Amino acid sequence: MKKFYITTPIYYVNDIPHIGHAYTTIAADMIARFKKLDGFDVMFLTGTDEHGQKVGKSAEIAGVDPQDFVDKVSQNFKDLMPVIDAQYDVFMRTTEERHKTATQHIWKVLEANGDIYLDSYKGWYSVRDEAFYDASEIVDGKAPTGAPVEWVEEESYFFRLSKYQEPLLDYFEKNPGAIAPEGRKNEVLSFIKSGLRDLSISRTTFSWGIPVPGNAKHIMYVWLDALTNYITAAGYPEKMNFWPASLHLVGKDILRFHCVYWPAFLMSAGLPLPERVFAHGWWTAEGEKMSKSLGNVIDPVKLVDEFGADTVRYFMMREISFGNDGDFYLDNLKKRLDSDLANAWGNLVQRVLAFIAKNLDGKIDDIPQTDEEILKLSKGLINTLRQDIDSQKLHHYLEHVFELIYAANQYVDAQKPWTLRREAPKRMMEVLHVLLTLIRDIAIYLSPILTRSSKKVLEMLHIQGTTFETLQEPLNTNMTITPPEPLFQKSGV
RNA sequence: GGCGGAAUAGCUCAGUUGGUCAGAGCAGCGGAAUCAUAAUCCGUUUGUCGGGGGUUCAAAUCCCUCUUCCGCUACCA
Repeated sequence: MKKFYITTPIYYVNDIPHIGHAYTTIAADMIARFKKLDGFDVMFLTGTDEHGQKVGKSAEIAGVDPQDFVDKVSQNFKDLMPVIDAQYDVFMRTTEERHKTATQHIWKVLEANGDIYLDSYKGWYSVRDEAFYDASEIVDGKAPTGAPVEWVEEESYFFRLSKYQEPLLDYFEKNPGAIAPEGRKNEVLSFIKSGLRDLSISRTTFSWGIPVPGNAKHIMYVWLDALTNYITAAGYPEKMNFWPASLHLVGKDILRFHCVYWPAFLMSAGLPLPERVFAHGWWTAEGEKMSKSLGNVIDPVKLVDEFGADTVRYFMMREISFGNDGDFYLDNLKKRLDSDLANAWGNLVQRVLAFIAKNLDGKIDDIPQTDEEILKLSKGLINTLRQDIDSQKLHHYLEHVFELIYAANQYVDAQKPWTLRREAPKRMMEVLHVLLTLIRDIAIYLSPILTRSSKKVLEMLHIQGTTFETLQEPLNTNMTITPPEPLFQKSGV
């Protein structure tokens, strides 16, 4: 069985779950569900990143033990998953013992390969900005932000990132699909070409992290720790079942860590590189940047409470080109709900099932279907959808499914089963048979994103345990359609 | 500053390698139908494809330039 390993980033627990986390997770979930339906052996990984100075400090401020602190905040992220109906296979936490083992192991491998050395990190540091500045950035003894800086020297382990500049460029040239979208790849390449410096990969100023093997005074750099989770979950350092990853889904802000540092670490460790890293964009809210101070941060839990997981999932995947930034307008979500979900799709199901339930006691005959054209359209759609998923054109995926929905509504209007009922009952049966088949197919196509309502539709047709293979099977007509309930409640905007 | 990207109908945006590419959805308007959550279907208006210049038989699509906006330009994650 072909394997497919997809990941979200592990979410930094110092944040509360917001719409951005939900977005990445929903996208990954949609792809993972599609691949499962398509017969792949899938592992969908998500989790939490729990080490680092900020987390340590937050625990201190809260006056609790760091481990107790992260247990609690990690749970916030885990709790989000069922809310947005994300069906992960593994929820990885970087404070798990197996992860410490894996991370310390990879450290030793990098060290054994001569890529780690002890030196000292020197630079101008601003406590206020929590950042180092290059000498060239210092103006009149101050940071570009105007903050005071001080000269700091700290003992640190370094990773020979500079050694991997050419190998990385080579690799990305030979694997043009390894970073997407194209624009993001260019950013990465220009970053690498501008020259890679060795990377400081340990800290001594705080202790909440994984100790460096053989020198417990040092804590590992959080990104080395965090990135390693992708192989921990796959079984590292034991034999790995799901490596390399098929797809790392990331936000555009953490591209460099995934496309420069991570591949370099893997090269050094002698491990294969992930097949593809895809960076998506960010949401703004009603035209403005989301921020705590503006108070316009969108809470996914509240959103789902009001509109349901299906609508939220659909909206986020449909509204913007995956990879671009997008604006979150609540009015647009309502329009999508009303015009796409309720009017086009929900009403298609409603008008057909209600007709059968009302006029035919819910029974249809198994009449051979001669309307090849529209059925072919439906069967052939799977190929288009595979391409959409593999290129992460998730918005196209939904557009393509809706084209079939529109075609099905056109078919209803053109065939007029309500007229056929009086004039050609046999033909009416055939048309209804075609329509139920189309509805089944569409529900299957939508099931990676409209997880709940698709299931409801399939239940109305008395179909269980579908995969994409079901599409090729004839519809079972030996059943009774009961009077349907509307699939979606309109917002009425 | 350097590198890169974007500017297309009222709104949100599609437009691979230059030749039905001037499009879709939503909104608007007109009509049909009445199975259905007044849900559907058909038809239809608006565009100097950011400005200017160039290459070409042919450019939204390539080149130059200008304007505006955005991203990246390493050690918080």
